Amino acid sequence: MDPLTALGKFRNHVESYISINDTEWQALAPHLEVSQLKKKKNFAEPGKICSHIGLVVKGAVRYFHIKDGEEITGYFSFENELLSSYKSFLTRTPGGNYIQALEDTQMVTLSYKVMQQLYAHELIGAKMERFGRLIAEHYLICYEDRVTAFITQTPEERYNKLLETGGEILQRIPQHYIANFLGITPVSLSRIRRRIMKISA
Amino acid sequence: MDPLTALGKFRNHVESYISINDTEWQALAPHLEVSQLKKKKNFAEPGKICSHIGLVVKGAVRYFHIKDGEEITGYFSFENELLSSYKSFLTRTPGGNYIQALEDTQMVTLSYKVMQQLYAHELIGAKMERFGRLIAEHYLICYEDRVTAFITQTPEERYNKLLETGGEILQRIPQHYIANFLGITPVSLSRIRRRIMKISA
DNA sequence: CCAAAACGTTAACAAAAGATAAGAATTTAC
DNA sequence: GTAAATTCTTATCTTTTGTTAACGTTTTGG
Repeated sequence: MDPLTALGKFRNHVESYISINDTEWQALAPHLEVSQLKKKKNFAEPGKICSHIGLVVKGAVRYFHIKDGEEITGYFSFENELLSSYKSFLTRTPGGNYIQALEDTQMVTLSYKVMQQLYAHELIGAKMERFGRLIAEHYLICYEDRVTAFITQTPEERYNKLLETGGEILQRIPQHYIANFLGITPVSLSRIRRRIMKISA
Repeated sequence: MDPLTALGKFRNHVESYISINDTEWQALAPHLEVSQLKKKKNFAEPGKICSHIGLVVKGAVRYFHIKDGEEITGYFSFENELLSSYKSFLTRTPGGNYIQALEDTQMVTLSYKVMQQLYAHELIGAKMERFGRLIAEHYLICYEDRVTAFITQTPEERYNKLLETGGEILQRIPQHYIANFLGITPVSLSRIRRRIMKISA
């Protein structure tokens, strides 16, 4: 995708939260970087500070931890979704997980430093603050829902819910990653699938 | 606690995120309400929109869902912590959980409407936006950590972690609520405790 | 002060999940 | 195009958790 189209996607994403005019966009756009991440390459790594936040404009990435030598996948970002090791990015502390491209991925990114400059920017600072707030609130709600699911639902119920609403995850993500995402092992998910098959058959 | 002291606690809380001067405080303070919530009374209920966000200045509250007639406790707020059914408050949609006072509780609260007015306020709007962003980011990180714990740790590991860092929860919360909070049943937590006792003994 | 409710532990059993390994099908990489 | 790696399923066995119920202790509420 050509960089201008990529930037256009970023603008669309911003405008899904706040309205900005062309003048404001002109103030913002020069601070954005369009970059590529080849499949299997890392956007973030444990022990390193995640210096950028970004929007996936093409491709997909996977978030995972390593525990006892095993990868445990916790999340994904697809087209038109944000990517960042949020805690590391916001607190300027080393992160605990990898973010890795599942496919060749194109992103529009912003460094922490630039983000702070934008917050302090005379023309668009206020709008950026609002955008930052709305983004954080959006992901806060996503996480709240996810914690609620862990507290109130069994793994089988979480999988059934994913079958209803999962969309892209079910289409594009290998099953053993989905298992981790649900908080169980791949073997366990395979058994859950068989149980469901038998019931609906 | 007298209302002025309660308001002072709110100001301190705001100032742990942003700095405000007396003029700005004068613009903010009149919009705040100080209120009481008797033990076992609800601050929020499922099916109702959570119209207020607040700071606990004294006491404690418990968040819980009801599933199959059983209460499942998901969270707590203590002194100097926010309380709100965040998703319901932010999206203006009916919530899914109760928020109930564990003890007689005093709060400083703000309605959604007032919150939006403050964001649009000429003098302090920008600071409130920033405050709102930082709050959301703070709780986003809390939830991110909690999801990570569900994905990467066993219930026993989560309990051991809580023993190290839990603080107030361990002192003030009945064990069967803690069990729900960890994502397990009270019976299971009791067994985990016995296992740990045997090892450390 | 007393009865009722709440709380934590334990036991017994059933259900589910984790660990490990094997095997088949598919995909990837050179 | 072929060997290697990945993916999913299945089986076996172990461990953990859920469920239900009982019991003693503590707390709560009139």
